[in-house]
Amino acid sequence: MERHENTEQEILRAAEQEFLEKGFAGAKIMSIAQRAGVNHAMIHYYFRTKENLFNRLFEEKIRLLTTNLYPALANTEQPLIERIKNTISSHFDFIAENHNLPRLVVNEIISNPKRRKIFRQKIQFAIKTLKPALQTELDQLADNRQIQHIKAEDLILDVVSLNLAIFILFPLIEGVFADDNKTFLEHRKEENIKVILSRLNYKI
Amino acid sequence: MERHENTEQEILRAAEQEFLEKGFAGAKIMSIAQRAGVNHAMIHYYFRTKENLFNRLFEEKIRLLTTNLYPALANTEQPLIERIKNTISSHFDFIAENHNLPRLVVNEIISNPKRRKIFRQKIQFAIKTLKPALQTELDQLADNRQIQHIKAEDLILDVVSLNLAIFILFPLIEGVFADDNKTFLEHRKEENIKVILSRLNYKI
DNA sequence: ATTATCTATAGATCTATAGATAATGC
DNA sequence: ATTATCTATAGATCTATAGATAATGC
Repeated sequence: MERHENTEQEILRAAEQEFLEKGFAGAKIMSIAQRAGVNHAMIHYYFRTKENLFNRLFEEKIRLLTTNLYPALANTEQPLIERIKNTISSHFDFIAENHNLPRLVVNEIISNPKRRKIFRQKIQFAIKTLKPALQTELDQLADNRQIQHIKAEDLILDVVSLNLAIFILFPLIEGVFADDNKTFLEHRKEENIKVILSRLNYKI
Repeated sequence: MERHENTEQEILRAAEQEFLEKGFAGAKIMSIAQRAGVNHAMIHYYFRTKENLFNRLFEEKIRLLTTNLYPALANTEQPLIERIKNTISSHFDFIAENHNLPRLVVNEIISNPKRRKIFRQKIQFAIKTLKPALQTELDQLADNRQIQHIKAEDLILDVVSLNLAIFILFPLIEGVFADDNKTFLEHRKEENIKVILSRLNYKI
């Protein structure tokens, strides 16, 4: 009988890998057990069901996703343009560190109406917290002819779209546009910032 | 014994729906048979295996995806900016009509190395056909100070990212930003065009 | 005679649990 | 005594096929 210091943590770590790679349906209890180096019965002992284990991890990840956009934007000591730059950059870096997460979230939310409902409420809340102050600032700059007028939600969607898509596309285009992946992604991060600043019509 | 005029076509139609909704692993032979209104043994009779059936449909879809970007761009009678506008618009409309396709392609290509290799070759070929002429035109306009300098591959990725992401995000944000989905998507299409033209620094 | 459809079932794969066994803490 | 681990197995779900049966075309 093999004894681990922390079987529960090992299972969580292994399950996170497995679910991110293969999604809920594709992930197998046996495979998670193997990755964790424990008997598969242990997974049921600690988490009862596959769904329990998944939800535990999924909710934590959703929390990260929905709270990640504001911090860089909220630091009102810098001018808005600087904060937008930083937000794009840190959002890009966050997705880079969790490059399988967007695909997992989209897939599982589509195939599970309960998860979809919860997620949409969180998004709705995040937008409601973010939008009014941002829109006020954007309108102010637009009135001063410093930027072009834009709706806050369009700006948010433009940023999220550009940052998200490159990582969703990455497995399909890896090696097509550049030999070195790291250089390629760094370049794309700069390009995304450039695109957004151009949209705002801000002259660098 | 129920007799259909075209069992094979019914199966293909039903399988396309099922695979697009649930992916390869999530799709079930029994469920496809039910949608098609045929006995499940018929699916094996006509296509032998689930994988055969899937590949048949998948390859056709990939062909559509990789050939969809150029036609609007190739019509050299119009000025480049007009053609770029039209390309963004028709690319957007194509994804709108096949809104589940990008997710399916990404998922299946990630989980299947053989498909990944084939797909990457097709992308590589499509880019090679598209890029040189486009880059020449872009450089020309940039030299005339009509647009800002940009690499052809960055322009392509910007367009594809913006158009793709909104449909991948759609199930997550449906109803969050607007009540009417059709109006919302029309608005986003215009926004995407505006973003790209701003990036090119083209004054409308 | 050939082609299409149906029934029944084999066999693989997975999740989950019962019950036995070993380790740990008091 | 309680907690953790393992073995064995039930039971559900799926793909695939063999073999019987019905319809169609010559």
